[in-house]
Amino acid sequence: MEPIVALRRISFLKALPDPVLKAVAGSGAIRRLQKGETLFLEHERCLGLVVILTGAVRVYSLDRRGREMTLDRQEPGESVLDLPLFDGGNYPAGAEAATHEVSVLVVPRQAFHQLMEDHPEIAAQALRAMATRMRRVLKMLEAQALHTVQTRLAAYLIRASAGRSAFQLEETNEAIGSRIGTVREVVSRTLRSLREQGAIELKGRLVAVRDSDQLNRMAEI
Amino acid sequence: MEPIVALRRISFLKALPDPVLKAVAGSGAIRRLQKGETLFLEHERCLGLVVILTGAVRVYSLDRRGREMTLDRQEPGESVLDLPLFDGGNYPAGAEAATHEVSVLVVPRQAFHQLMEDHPEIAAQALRAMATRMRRVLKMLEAQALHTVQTRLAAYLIRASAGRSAFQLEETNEAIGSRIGTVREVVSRTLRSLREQGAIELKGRLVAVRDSDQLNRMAEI
DNA sequence: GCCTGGCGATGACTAAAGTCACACATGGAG
DNA sequence: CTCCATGTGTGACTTTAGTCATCGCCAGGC
Repeated sequence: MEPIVALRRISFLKALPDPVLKAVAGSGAIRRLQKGETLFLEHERCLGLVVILTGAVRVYSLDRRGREMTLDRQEPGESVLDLPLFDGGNYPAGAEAATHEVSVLVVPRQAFHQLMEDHPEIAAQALRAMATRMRRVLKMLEAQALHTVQTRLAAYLIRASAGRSAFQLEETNEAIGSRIGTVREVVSRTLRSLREQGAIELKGRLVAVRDSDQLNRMAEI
Repeated sequence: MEPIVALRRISFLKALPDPVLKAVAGSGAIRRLQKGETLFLEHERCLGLVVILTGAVRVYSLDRRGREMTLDRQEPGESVLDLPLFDGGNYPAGAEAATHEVSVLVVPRQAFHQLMEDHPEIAAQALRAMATRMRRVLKMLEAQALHTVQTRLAAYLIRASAGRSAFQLEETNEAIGSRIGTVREVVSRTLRSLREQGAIELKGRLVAVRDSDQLNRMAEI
């Protein structure tokens, strides 16, 4: 994706006129990463505005003992963990390339802050985006604190299905576990249990929703 | 606390001139609640800007089976779950009076949005506040997903101690459990276990930090 | 064609947390 | 003073989740 196209998809920048976006793109540098390569670590100083051009980036929280949880995943046209841009702190989590051939546009902090000063309407848009993201994180917290693995996995499957009645699991069990706060073995077992209860059918990585009411009930939606 | 004083303590309003704040206070209504009374429920339409004048309010997430988790607690001079003001959605969680004699100032949505239009600098300040709150919620999520009850309780005690070497537990075990995502029995047992491991001393509700290094290590800070 | 590494499945076991039941303390309200 | 509501402590047990160890499959690289 071209830098200018990516910038036009950022919710809090899309309203800006093209020449301005062009200037922003020009003030940024492009960085390429291989799969698994670190974009930044927790506690590091904010790089600036990071926008995905190609590939995907995974934001994760790392535990002392090595377990980790995936907090978010960004695709082309999305910005990566931009919260430190707005409160001046360091990164609250790490990020790494989730696919091969990741490229990101990095607009330095200075340039971004200048942009915000010149265009105060950015703040209102960014606020809206941040509020929406906060809703997602609150839901994750609620699920983690109050729901079982089965419930969280059912909710994951519903999201992954995107309304289709059958679909491929795009992530490995390891990755799914990291998203819903458990480990690969438990994902494997819980998928089987969902099948045994008649909520889904499984053929390798292909999931067919057999009883979507039941799945919804399990997900506590 | 007087409405005007409370408003002056809201991070994204404090920069506004006094006459403006006075007008805002005038456009709001005061609502009083008894302990346990509901201020609003999840999914309800946003009341407007809610600012605590006296007492405290607890924001909580409720599970189908009745278990709940405390997400946040606001004291006088703080606003309550103001995120729907910024993205136009409904409440993502409920809130209730956490003490006797709670009074809040409710500034209608309309009036608040007018205020934001008239004073665009509010958005940037609110954005900063929201980013900071997001950090807290991310930490809670990380703790819930990756840390044990012992670790979360140790972290709770460190926060509650506020640097003092001995302090009273202000909340019941039930309330502590709700904050760290567990139940009262487990809080009770885990407190005992912390004592047995020599990290703290316990005399009723009085906690003395005996080995703060150990407590810090337990809290994974 | 055959290694090899990554991934999935699964049994066996352990650990952590939640539930249930009940006893005990304490501090108002009447 | 007594009663009752509220809160704490704890044993016994169940459930849920995590860990460890294997095994088998399959696709890509040599």
